[in-house]
Amino acid sequence: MTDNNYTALDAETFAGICRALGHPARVKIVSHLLENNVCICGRIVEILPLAQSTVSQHLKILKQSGLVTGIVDGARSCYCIDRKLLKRFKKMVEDL
Amino acid sequence: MTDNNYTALDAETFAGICRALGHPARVKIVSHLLENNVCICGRIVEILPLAQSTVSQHLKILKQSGLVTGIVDGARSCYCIDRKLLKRFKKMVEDL
DNA sequence: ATCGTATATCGTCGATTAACGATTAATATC
DNA sequence: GATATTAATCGTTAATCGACGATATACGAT
Repeated sequence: MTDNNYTALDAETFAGICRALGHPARVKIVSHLLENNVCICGRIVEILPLAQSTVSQHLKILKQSGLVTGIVDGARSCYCIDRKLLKRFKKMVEDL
Repeated sequence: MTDNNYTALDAETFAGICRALGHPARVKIVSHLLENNVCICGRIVEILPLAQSTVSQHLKILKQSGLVTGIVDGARSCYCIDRKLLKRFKKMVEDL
């Protein structure tokens, strides 16, 4: 069995990613992360017209879906896209 | 300005389609519709382990997203995918 | 006109979501 | 060590979701 990076996502994971993308704010976060590769929470708060706590919540949902990963960088939190999972997700949408 | 069928979806529409796909039952409905081109409500009820009213609700959500269209055929309701919108959605995911 | 079938809608219930402000925890800086 | 900065978590509230059974509507057949 070869590891081709394209193992089909199970329905739950797929629906989970869709649900995570099912909010305009989260779509914007993902777009921004893709454009800038990485981004700290505070910068995202600046961009969106939402309270810091709300943004933090959206980031949590995105992390739970697996699409976004976050690492702590001092007092900051640095987020970025899991490109491998995104690739699998794209493939799954393509194959719909 | 040429009509290339690939006009970008606005964030709301995109998030709306994602939200519609954000439930396993609705993913299954969409997959089934894609495989069979068209399908009446009753057949979908047979396939899913859900009450008829629940399935009808899921179909309503899919219709509201625009991804699925339904026409009345006598006493039946016949559903199918809006392939043009699906194409635009796929393109938008691809371009993520 | 009545009866059966197919589907949509209504009403309800518990669970989840989205938003916020307030608080807490962790790290820098002075 | 005190104090700011950054971000996560808590608690609350209103709204929405997901499921169901019951009911209503619409059509086809008798």
